[in-house]
Amino acid sequence: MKSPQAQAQMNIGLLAQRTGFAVSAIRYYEEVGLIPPAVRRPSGHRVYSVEAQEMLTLIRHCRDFGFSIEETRALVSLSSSHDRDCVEAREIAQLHLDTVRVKLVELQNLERSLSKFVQACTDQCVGGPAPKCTILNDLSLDDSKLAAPARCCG
Amino acid sequence: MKSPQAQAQMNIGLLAQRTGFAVSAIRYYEEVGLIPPAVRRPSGHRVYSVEAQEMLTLIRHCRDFGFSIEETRALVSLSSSHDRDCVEAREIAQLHLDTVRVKLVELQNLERSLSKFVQACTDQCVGGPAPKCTILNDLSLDDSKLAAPARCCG
DNA sequence: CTAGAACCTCAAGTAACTTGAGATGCAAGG
DNA sequence: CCTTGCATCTCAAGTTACTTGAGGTTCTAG
Repeated sequence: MKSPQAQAQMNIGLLAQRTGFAVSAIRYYEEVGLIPPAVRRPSGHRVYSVEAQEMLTLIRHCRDFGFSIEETRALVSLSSSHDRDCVEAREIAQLHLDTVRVKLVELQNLERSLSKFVQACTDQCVGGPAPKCTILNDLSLDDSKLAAPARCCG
Repeated sequence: MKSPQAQAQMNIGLLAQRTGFAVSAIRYYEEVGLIPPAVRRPSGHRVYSVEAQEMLTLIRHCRDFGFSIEETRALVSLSSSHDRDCVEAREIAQLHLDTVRVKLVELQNLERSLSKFVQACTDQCVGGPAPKCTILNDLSLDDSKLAAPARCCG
C-alpha cells in the first residue's frame, strides 16, 4: 500500500531538508503556534506527514515573500480554512507590497547617497591615507550634506 | 565668557533633541561603549559637551546610512583618532555599499514577484470572496512558481 | 512648597530565530 | 551484543539595536 518515493511519514530532519528550514526553525514555529504540535513517537521524536510538509512549504514561500510571522500566520490559517477568503489574502499581500515599495525607495536613496560618499572619498583620497582627511569631520556637523561631502583629505 | 546660544553643557534630553536620538538610545550607546561614559552631576544626571553632540551627530549620520553599530563604531573611532585613515573609512563604506546593493536587487525582485501575485489575485478575484480559491494551495506545492500563480478563485 | 517634567537604574520585551549544553534515541558495523 | 556517531530532545541564553516599564530621585516653574 505504501508508495516508496512519496514517503508519507518523516522526521524533523528530512522535513527540514524538504522545506528548506533549519530544524530549530521548525521547532520554533511549533512553539509559537504557526504549525500544530507534531505527533510524537514513544521516544519523543516528532513525526511529520505530507500535510505538514505542504504547510511548511507554504510558510517557506510566505517567508520568501518577506511576510512577517503574523502575516504568514494569517495566510496559513486562510489556506486551511474551508471558506477561504481570497480577497483577504490579496489585502494582506497588497499591504505588504506597499511596505516593500516604501523600503525600496528608501534603499534606492541610500544607495545613491552612499555611492556618492564613496565616490567623493575615492576621488580625493587616491594618494592613500591622509592625516588631514576631513570627511568624517563633515559628518559630525549638523548641517553637513551627506550625499556630497565638501572635501576629503584636503 | 559663555556664549548664550551655543550652550556648552547640556543634559541628555537636550542632547537627544539635538541629535535626533531617543534618550534611551543614548544611554544604550554609552552602555555598549559607542560613546564614552558621560560626566555626571552630583545628582547622577549626565552632562554632555558639544563634543559629545558632534560625536552623536556623526553616529546619527552613520545610522542613517544604515551602518551597523560595529561599522559605526569603527567610523567613530577613525574620526577621533589623530592619524585617521581615509582609505579605511572608504573601505568600510564601500563594503557597506556592496551589501546595500545586494539587498536592493533582492527587494526589487521581491517587489516584482509580489506585485504579480497581487495582480493575479486582483484579476481573478474581482467578484469577491471565493470558496474555491486555489492560490494559497498553489503556494504550498513544491514546484509552484510564485511569481505567476496559475489560477486563483477558479 | 508642591506639582509635574525629566532624570536615574535595572530588568525585561521586541522579531525570528540560532546556538549551546547536556541528555537520549537510533541505525549500522564489528 | 556492543559500540560509534549522528539525529533528536529540552531548556536557556544569545543575537540586533534598541524600547518599554517599574519604581524611585531630582530639578524647575509657579
